[in-house]
Amino acid sequence: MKIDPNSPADLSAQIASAIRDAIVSGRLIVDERLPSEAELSEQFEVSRSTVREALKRLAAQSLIRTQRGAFGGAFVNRLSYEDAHNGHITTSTVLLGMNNVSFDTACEARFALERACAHLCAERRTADHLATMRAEIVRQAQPGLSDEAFCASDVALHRALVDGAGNPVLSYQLAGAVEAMQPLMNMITFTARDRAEIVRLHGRIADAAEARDGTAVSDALQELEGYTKTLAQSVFAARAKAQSAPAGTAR
Amino acid sequence: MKIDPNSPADLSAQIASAIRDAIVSGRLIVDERLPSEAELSEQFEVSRSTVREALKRLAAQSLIRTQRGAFGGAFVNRLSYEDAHNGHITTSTVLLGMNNVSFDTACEARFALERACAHLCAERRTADHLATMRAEIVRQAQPGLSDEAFCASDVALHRALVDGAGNPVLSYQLAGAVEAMQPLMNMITFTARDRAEIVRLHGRIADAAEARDGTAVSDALQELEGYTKTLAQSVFAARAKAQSAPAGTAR
DNA sequence: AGACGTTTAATTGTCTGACATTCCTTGGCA
DNA sequence: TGCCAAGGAATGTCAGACAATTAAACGTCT
Repeated sequence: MKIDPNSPADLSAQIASAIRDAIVSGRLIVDERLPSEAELSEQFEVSRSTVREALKRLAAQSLIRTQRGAFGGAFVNRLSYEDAHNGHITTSTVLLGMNNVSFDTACEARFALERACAHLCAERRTADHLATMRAEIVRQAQPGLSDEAFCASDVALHRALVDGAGNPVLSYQLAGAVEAMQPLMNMITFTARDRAEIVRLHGRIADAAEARDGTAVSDALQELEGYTKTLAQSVFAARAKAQSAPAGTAR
Repeated sequence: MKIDPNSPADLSAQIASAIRDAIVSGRLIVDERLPSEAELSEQFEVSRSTVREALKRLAAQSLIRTQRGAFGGAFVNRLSYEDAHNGHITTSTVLLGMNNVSFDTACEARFALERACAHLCAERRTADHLATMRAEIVRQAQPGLSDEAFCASDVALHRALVDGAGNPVLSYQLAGAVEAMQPLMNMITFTARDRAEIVRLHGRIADAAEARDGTAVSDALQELEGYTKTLAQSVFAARAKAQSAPAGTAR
């Protein structure tokens, strides 16, 4: 592993890149201990601070973990589904927030992905998954629920649907998409009438999952997508109208 | 933004976390300049090195970029689809490589996700997307192609299919899944007979996309998934047999 | 006045050396 | 044997210095 001191790129970035390649390609295996910071600084012929900055970059990606004390050091980290999942949510959230992604585009992507596991979920869901979905539906029908709590429950329900497919790789990919949509959903105020319709469609999803009818799950999701889009449209339209109305009508 | 010097967590991790929260929640907006390292070290009451380690963590996630010189500093970075995409591929690749994910599980997830954009692609694909797919199919039929090049072309074709859905959020999510599968696919040696069958199925996908028949695209993907799985199974079985055979037969 | 080079100041990148903190190992002692 | 203290190795943090870079401000010449 070599670096180029004359490259315009930061030395710490180059070092991080070199070590990252070694991890991704499998030359460094899980739980293997990297050389100590002092040894690395000798190998790369840089100071210890530079090595440390490189290691922090890798730690930020959960590729290594560090341990203090004797026989401590930096170890190649086994990337857990949970870590990958959390990173994915952060990235997706920032991506949606920063790139003026329209509600429709995000919504379309989210439901397209979710339908991808409709059939698998219908086939493999356990009683547990179904119970979770039913419980969230009951919660969503309670009148006093705040919009945030309603959205959180919505996420939990869809999460159960995704997990029901019994494929952790799929769960990792999808849960990121579903949860990253939450900030956008939180921007919508749900009237009692809206909630009743959503709960009804959630009920259809649960019924279809119970009956192990994948196509019905998919169809219900499709309808939910349509309803969510029109709902968002009307909320945004109403908000735009309030904006242009005389001052004093705004809160 | 405050940190706790008595927490067991590293100060640099706490600082990175605080700034990350500010970015994700929108309190820091795109292209906004963070205080200089010297100012941050005053605000948080830590040394400049500690601040730098925190900033490197954020840079590793493409959340900030730094610029040297007068009026330089750290700026909130607009996360591009490309950056997000590359990070996603790295994470997915490591995740699959480190967690003993079976070929079947990864394959199932990949095709389930890809089918999610079958209908959208059929509806929206441009002549360009179709041309890319056809070109890759021609390439795949060439006899001299190495296994690596064959797999790369495979990725390019599926990438075109995904992009054909015309939803950048979907592309970001899916391309990660498709490309992360490549190392697993690369482990398979494709015989001429296998390739012919794959090329045939790719042709069916392209035909269906050309006819704007989403269901046909989905069906062809389903068949491709089945074939890929049985192919992998036979390759792995043959390899296991070679393993247990007397030494000398292995390369 | 305008074009063009020079200086200057601000900022990140790197290095050095020191000390604090953590934690496993080792060895002594009851 | 069991417990406790010392040692040592590693990361975490700090302070201060210098190098490299860059854009703005300034001067000078035409």
